[in-house]
Amino acid sequence: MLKITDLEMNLIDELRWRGMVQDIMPGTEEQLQKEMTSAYIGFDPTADSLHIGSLVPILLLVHLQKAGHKPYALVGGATGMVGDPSGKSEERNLLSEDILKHNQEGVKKQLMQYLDFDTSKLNAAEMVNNYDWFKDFTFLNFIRDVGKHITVNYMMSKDSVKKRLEGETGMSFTEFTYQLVQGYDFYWLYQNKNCKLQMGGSDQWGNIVTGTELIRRKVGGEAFAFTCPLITKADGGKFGKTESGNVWLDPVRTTPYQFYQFWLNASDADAEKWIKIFTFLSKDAIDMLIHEHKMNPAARVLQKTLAQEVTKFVHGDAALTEALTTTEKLFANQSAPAESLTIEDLEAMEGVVKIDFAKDKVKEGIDVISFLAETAIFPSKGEARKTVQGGGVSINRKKVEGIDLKIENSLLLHSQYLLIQKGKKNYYLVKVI
RNA sequence: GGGCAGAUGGCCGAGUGGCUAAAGGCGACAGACUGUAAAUCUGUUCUCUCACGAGUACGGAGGUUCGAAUCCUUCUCUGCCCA
Repeated sequence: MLKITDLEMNLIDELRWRGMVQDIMPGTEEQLQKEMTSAYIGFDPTADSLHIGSLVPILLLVHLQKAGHKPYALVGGATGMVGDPSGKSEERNLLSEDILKHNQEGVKKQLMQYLDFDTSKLNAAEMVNNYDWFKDFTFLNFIRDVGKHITVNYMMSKDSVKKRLEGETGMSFTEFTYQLVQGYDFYWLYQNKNCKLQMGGSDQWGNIVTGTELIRRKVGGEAFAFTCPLITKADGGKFGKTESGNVWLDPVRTTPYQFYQFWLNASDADAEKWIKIFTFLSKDAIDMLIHEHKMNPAARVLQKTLAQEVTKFVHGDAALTEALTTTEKLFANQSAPAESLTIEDLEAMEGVVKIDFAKDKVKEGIDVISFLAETAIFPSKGEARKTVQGGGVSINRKKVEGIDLKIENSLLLHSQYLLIQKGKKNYYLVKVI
């Protein structure tokens, strides 16, 4: 494993070479040089777990803290009730209060893991919830105290608003108001926590600037901002999606093995960009890895290092080791017959989807299609049949040649297991009991 | 309040009475190639079914017709214009 950078770099320079600075407000760098600065990023509780899209803002806060500044993680209990129109082409559905509350707790718990909340430190991280200052703020007071300072003309010139006004879906007053709500967050933190900087994804730029504007007009204060580019894939696809959906930070939703696999499967172009953003490796270390990778791309050092570093950061050493072990078992000797895997090997495959199946059915023999459907590896017999006919299923590393195959005792590994592959990369371990 | 335009499969978008489970594109999944990349090529892509087939579907409801995504009525929603 490579050493973490110990270079004492200025935060913005550090983030710049990593490709993590998109827009920056004049004076931000000077402010960060001048004194310990409090900065915040908001996380909307749209689900009870964060996914890897939120990893970038988390990393921004971590970098900030490493550079000696004080991070605030804001959970959007209030903003989550409104819905951010940024980057959305359509009106969002409102979440119920119960769900929001539940989600806030989940998100909070996860954020706790990544930042240093040790209160004995001067720059200890803090968690705030904007619901706390919005819950007793009446509508009338809001439009008098906040709305009065910002013109509609100003609000309409924002990209997120403009796009929707030009588009054909329109926009509700609720979402239109969002930037004021978020803007007020910044103002509140500025006034109460001396928070002078807001960061976020580049889609947040408009909202953030409304905040600095509000601070300027209401109290003549100066606040700063910078944003990080949104993560993209070289092929234009959505970042953070796999066949099975979102990649979550919650190990129950996305196991560390699956998490590791996600990063390992990055394309060359993406790996080069992502390793700068998602790991703390130094510039020298990364340059070396990139060079090494170009010499011998087949070794995929970039992907491997990236996957290891991020998995370690998110799930810890133990989980990384398990992910590596499982990966090794499944992919290292792909040509080796499945019979060469020991019972221990099979049992130790943490993170692979494990399924129990009734012994009797195998004893009597069951056709593959029913088997694949009943184990829920495929949602229906129709799907199973289509994929099998297309050559997309292997059992014990042998391609299933036709739909007339019978699953029976003779196929079992160690008279108990079946290793099923859907496609090349999706493994399922079926245990007969 | 008045006028106009529109609503089609995950998305975009064609289709204006039977040949339409609905062209084409994108996305997604799978195969070949490879490095568990990328690019490319091939197949699949409403649901259920071993299959023959069955069911559901072109914003909602009703109607015309042997037969409707396509025609009529009405409702809902969206956009644009006028007040």
